[in-house]
Amino acid sequence: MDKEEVIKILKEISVLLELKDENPFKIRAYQNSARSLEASDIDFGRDLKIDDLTKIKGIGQHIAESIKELVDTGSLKFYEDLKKTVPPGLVEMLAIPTMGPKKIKYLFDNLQVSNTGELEYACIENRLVDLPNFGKKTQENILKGIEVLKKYKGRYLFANIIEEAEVIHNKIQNFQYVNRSSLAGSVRRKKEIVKDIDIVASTDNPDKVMDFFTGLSEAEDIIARGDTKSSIRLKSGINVDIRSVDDFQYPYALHHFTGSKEHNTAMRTAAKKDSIKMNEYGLFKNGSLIKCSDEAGIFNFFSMDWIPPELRENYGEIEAAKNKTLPKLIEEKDIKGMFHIHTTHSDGNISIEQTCNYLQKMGLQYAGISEHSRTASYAGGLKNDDINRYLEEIDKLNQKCTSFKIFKGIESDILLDGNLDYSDYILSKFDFIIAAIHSGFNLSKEQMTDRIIKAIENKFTTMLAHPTGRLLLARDPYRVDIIRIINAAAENDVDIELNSSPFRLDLDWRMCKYAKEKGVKIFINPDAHSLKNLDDYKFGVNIARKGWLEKEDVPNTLSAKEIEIYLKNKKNKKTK
DNA sequence: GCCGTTTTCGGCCCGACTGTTTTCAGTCG
Repeated sequence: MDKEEVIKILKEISVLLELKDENPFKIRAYQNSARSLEASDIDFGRDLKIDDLTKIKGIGQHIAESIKELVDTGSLKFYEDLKKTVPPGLVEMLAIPTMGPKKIKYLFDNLQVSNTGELEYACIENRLVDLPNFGKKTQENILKGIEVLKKYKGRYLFANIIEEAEVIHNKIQNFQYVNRSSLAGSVRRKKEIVKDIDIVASTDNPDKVMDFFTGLSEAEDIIARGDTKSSIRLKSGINVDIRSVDDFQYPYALHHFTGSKEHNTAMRTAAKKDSIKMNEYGLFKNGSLIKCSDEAGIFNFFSMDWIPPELRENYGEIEAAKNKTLPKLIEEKDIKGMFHIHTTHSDGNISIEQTCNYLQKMGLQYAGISEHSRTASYAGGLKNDDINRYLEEIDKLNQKCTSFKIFKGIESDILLDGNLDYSDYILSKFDFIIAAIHSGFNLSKEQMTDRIIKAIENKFTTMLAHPTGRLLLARDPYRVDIIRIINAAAENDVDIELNSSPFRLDLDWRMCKYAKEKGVKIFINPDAHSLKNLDDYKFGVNIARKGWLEKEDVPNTLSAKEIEIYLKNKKNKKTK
């Protein structure tokens, strides 16, 4: 058994123990051990020693033995026995917002509610209202939570499916009877959430391609098997659809199945004005095909520049392509450094030095470290007394290494009244300040907007973090007037982050274009808590591209020297 | 269950928020 699986099981044990209302410190011990293991570089190869495991802080004798048992035998008796005592439906219920282990256990013990369906029914029957510590409001909130869960079912985070999508597409691409092929649909458009994976392939032998596709080892289930169109379901639950066409039809089919529906409709409407019929099989004038050898040929026929798939959302791209005013979209290689990184000073699991080494290896020039602030005590936020030690470490590292620059930052919580949670004196010590909401999500839209604008007006604020607080497929954005926020950012020379965590991708791409028009700069930030998170900037770049952003709109495409001046100027201008 | 030590026990992060209460329980981050 490999390290990832062991970590997963340790986490699962902690969840099961929670549902059994075990000693909270024992539960935390399992959580901590999983986390320590994630952070450590211990080799699970051959000859894993218990002594090596117990050297890791957070792993003691007992858990070390459990890990050893898992690695050596592939299973753990304690875990297997534990699983038998907790119905799987209880674990599933943890996904419902407002439902935690205590409520789940109480309802199981007293109402024999053992899964989400039974819970929903019990709520509808009003069986929760009279239980101690429950009531009308609690019951309503549970029902609402179940609704949210249902709403998001069958939708997947781009980041969670892209690797699998590419693996399957590569197999298709390399299949001997396939000429040209591509991922299409929302995956090709780099949408943050997708419902399925679309593939378009050209072939002289569709039958062979359909057989090959439905016979893929990744196929958990065959949903449909037709002459030119088939569909399979993967283990993750997501469907993959394939469409095969003749090679001369490939450009039209690729365009058609890339979409979006809105983009296609607008394209067809424009075509119809010129008496052209447009569908997945071609462009037709008076019934005869207008030949295009690739997608660019189609756009060219309409005197348009080729539109990158990310822009095909009918957000003005067709007009811009006609006017030759499409943006030159930002690319991954344009990124020169990263901000919004957490390290072991707060809740990250990497040291500042590790982070910088990693980024330097990626070819980047600088890092902006930003720990949580004192209000975020759950995340080990820095108390006033911690700050000098943190800043001194960065100074030392900067002295030691002159080829890589570290900027000193803090992710300062925006309090309920809109103030940041440090004094001006402390805030002035940093190179940059990221203002962020981490609590008090339930204000009215006006209160929340006013609160954030007050933080934007703070002379020390450099940029606003994750402006809507959404967690994709899990938590709706808080109520906030994002237009007013962007306007306030423009007026106060405050930048906005595009948080690149695949769970956030916040600022939303639909708003990036507006921010750009207002002259607001957008930082592409990983919000990293581990080395792996640092790679998430790629998802941010995808979304920035969807939001029409160019290199010039993103400050962290500047060189180390340039960004140093950029930050200094901003600070001096605002705090003078 | 882990850790550290005044070493075989005692402490382990906690504040905001909601909804339930009338001082507290549970969730969230």
